[in-house]
Amino acid sequence: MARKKIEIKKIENITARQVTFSKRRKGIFKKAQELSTLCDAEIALIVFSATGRLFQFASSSMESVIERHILRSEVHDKLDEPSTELQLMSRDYSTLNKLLEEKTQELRRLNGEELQELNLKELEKLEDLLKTCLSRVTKAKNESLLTEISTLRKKGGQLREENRRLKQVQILQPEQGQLYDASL
Amino acid sequence: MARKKIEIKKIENITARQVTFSKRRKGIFKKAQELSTLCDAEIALIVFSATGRLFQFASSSMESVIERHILRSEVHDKLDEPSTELQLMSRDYSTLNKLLEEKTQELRRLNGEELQELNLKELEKLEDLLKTCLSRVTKAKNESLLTEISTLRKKGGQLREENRRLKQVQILQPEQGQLYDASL
DNA sequence: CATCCTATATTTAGAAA
DNA sequence: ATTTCTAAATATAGGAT
Repeated sequence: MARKKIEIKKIENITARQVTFSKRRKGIFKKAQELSTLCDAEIALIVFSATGRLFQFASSSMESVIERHILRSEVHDKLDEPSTELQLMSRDYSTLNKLLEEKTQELRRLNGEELQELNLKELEKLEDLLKTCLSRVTKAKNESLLTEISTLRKKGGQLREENRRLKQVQILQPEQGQLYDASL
Repeated sequence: MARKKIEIKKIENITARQVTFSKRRKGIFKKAQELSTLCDAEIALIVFSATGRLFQFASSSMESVIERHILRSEVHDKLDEPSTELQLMSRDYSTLNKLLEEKTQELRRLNGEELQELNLKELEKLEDLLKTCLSRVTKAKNESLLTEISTLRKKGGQLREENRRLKQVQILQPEQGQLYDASL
């Protein structure tokens, strides 16, 4: 859009592509910010560069916008089935998310209030919810622990093999090269 | 950006806001498309109008982009100092909301994944969090219980007074309207 | 990489359809 | 609710730092 009109296709020159990415990225994020402000819209913008760097913008919280997106998709999926609720409830762990989510929203509504101001019944409900969550998580943790142990035992054997050939012990290897290690 | 320069703040005139939303929405989606093509970037753009309408764009699949975003967030979490959790734990009740919210968002991020797929460390964190929350809630509940009992005792005295003048005994009053009686 | 410069290409505010 | 028209505001390509 400037000295010359360009065709909208992948820019082959790597340097030029990088420069254009910087400029246009800045531009689009500004546009996102403006649109959300001017029109009171909720916006999430996620951009990964070709090299894997992440840039993001969210008018409120990214999670909130993505959540609405996901919820909307789910609604689309389930065209008018009355049994939808029940189906959801029958899913084991996904139910945990929902419960905790609901409770979180309730807590949000209480924003600013102290826990002491909840009434007894509310506290009992919260307590029960937490107990249920806890028992599920504990169960999962214990299972994970067992798996971990058995995995470690296997790896331990392999490592002892390797160590004979290596001077430096590297039982704890660095995390494998991250897909996007830029701004971490 | 045209006949007149406008200030970037919420447009109060509803009609004008709607028109601007249409125009700028179109503009930003075009920019997103161009950026992804020109620079080979992965982009997800989600827009909810003030009236709740959803508009979205994703260079590849929306899910894929969101997934990458999610992965990145998790990596961020793991960079937290080990003491952060402990510090958080030492705060008072008002922190409970925040903690639960954060944890819920983590769970949300795991949307679709099974709890079993969390790694051991994550499960332990989650477990600890839940335990702390639970103990706080239980404590608050017990205190509330004691208060309730002592209140009932006082009221009981008054009621016995009243009952002499009333035919119907009303010691057990209906629960007061719950703050959140909905879906629990 | 990000930014500066600046001549053009694009976007868009306001009014109206 | 989106689109047209058009003047004016912005964004940005190419080149340089």
